Amino acid sequence: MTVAAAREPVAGPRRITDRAWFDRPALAVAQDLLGALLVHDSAEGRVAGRIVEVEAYQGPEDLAAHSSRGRTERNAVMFGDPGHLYVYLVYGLHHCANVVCGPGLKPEAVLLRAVEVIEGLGLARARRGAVPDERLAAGPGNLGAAFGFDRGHNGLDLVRGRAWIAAGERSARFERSPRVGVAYAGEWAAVPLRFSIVDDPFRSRR
DNA sequence: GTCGGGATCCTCT
DNA sequence: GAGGATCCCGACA
Repeated sequence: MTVAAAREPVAGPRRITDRAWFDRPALAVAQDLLGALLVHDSAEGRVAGRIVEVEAYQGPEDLAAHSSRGRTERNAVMFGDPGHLYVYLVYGLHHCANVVCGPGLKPEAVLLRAVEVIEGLGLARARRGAVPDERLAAGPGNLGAAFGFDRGHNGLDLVRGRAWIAAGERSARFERSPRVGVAYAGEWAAVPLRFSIVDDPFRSRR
């Protein structure tokens, strides 16, 4: 896929309707999400884009994962069926969106960290204010704002709901690095579970 | 009921 | 590079 083709408006993207696609370990889902399309249809319109950066959170043993401290009211969605959206508020300001995966009911998830917005640019710009397009959805908080996600979207079904994933052409060139902001997680903080497309200008900073 | 801290981001120095 | 914004969650008393 050329860069020019990647920036064409989304014309009939094929939604992932097979829940088994999500019913896999976060490690596998995270890599397949790179290059895939994230779409959110709201009353205001559609925003869609190509996923360029994610982080995998691996079930209850991963001390960086919310599920590591057991099921709570906040993280209950992580313990439910794969293929749902887990949205939570961080630092009292930003909404982070995760794709709940499996296998089975294993509470794993993939944090969506950066997207290249390719449809609904006007709406995304209106939600984000005056920032360069490269930063519209760079970073999980910015991504949540650009796509209009808030806690009302927590638990949304990606297979049947108004937000969904369309499989894209998986990038052959991606890199792994440690996750951001999880220094409290001991040895898990150093595990390279962050995946991003090499040299993509739409990735988050750092 | 109280309190500490957080899967962030932006501005200012 | 440092610090502030802002509020929900969860632990603990």
